[in-house]
Amino acid sequence: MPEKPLTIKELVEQITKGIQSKSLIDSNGKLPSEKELMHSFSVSRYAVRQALSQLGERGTIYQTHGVGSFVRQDDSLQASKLRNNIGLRDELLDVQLDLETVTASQKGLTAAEAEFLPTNYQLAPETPLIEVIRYRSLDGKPYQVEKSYYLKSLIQRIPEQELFHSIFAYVEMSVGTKIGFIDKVIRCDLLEEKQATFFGLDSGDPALVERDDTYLSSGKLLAFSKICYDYRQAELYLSKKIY
Amino acid sequence: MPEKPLTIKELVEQITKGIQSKSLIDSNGKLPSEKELMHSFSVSRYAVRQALSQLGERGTIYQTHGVGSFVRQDDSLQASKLRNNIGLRDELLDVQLDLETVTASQKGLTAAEAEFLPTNYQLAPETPLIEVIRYRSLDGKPYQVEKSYYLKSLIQRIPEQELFHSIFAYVEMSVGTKIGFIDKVIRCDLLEEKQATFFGLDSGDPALVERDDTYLSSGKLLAFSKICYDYRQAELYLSKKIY
DNA sequence: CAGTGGTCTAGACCACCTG
DNA sequence: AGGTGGTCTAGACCACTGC
Repeated sequence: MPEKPLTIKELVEQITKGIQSKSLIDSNGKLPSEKELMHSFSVSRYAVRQALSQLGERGTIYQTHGVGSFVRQDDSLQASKLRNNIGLRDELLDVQLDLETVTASQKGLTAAEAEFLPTNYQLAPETPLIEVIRYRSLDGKPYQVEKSYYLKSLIQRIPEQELFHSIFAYVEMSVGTKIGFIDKVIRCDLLEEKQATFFGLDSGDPALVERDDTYLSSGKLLAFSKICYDYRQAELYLSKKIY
Repeated sequence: MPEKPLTIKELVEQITKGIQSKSLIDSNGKLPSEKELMHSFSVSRYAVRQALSQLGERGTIYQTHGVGSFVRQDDSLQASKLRNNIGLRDELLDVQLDLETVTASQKGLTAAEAEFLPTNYQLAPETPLIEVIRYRSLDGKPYQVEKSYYLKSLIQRIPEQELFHSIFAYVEMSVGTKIGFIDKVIRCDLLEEKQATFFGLDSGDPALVERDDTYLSSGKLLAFSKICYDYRQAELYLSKKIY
């Protein structure tokens, strides 16, 4: 009885599991060759290469021409880091985080009343938005303050309980479209009063600030946000492949 | 007489040029379909998709299923930003930067004497390194202080004049291997005396700090560095595709 | 419905590294 | 020389979007 072939997404999951359980790698962190992966998962080389390419973009593995595919990073060192604060889907599952929303509130307003606007996108002043403010702790310690604006044209209201979970996951389900890409601008700034007291710091102390613009895969802007981190705890980690 | 077909890399360049000159896009920023690109560049669909995929990773374009490929971002807004401080190859050419090295020095030492070590890599204490310190200005204003350690096993010495240009480009040429990926850790810290005076700030003021570990495409560690930015000027921009 | 991008197959040849 | 990943071809069918 022929099995239904794995999709590329499932293949990525399978390989990731095999890496985590070390069942797929040898003692040097070497993965099987593409040919072997084709046969053991019963997929085409195209599927294998797409999957390995995605794992490469994530920084999970790298491939060396004429040699093979290798796993990167010692998990022991990575475990304590915020590997990629995307906050959605599989990537967050790699590292178990205890990111808890302590306080959350929402209200409606227009773009003209927003504290900031998208970095790279023209928005009419009368555009209706939902403003969400969340105070969040990591492992019980105050960690970030997030202010986000969602386009009301895409999401009319956010159920209260969802404010304490992944809003993106809720929106993806609700509008039936996946998130396609996120533009990030990272800078360093001075803390304001409110955030400072939450972190137990003084206003004027440094803060790591991240501005995100989140787009659906259709190219439509979904939300834009500003996340302010306790600079003593926050480290943004990313891996970049060079072509 | 048949032309030699374009490589994927050349195709990426051609499409990028066509986008910049606006000769390849319509008034809505829409690119030709993959089929049309195949014919106009005389390449296979595979090559077209690889090229568009790389442009997608860079955040230059996005593709929407059933609709088409579109260019992202208004150049006008991007021009003033540090789009991606990779410091090598084509990406830096997108944005014209006047990043000038003001002071540079190098000396040899061992890993045990280094101020910091790679984030994600075990290095024997006796490993010989070259330490490079550079003070750099952007458009004439003090902008960053960089301290880098290069593995002496890969690069014996760096000619003085190269210190004022792209060291990575020199190393790539010298060892004949390309850079494969860079791990980055970004955080916010307090300025030390030396950097502070260069920026015209006080010690204890905030600083945006970037730790880079640079690997060759063979997976070998090439260098690790710490870049300290004037927080009033620096913004790190990145675009992240979600799968 | 037609046209788009997304997935997939089954090959082929090339470029690179190691023994 | 043999095995690896990198490039490439020429198809096929599916899934999605828009009219």
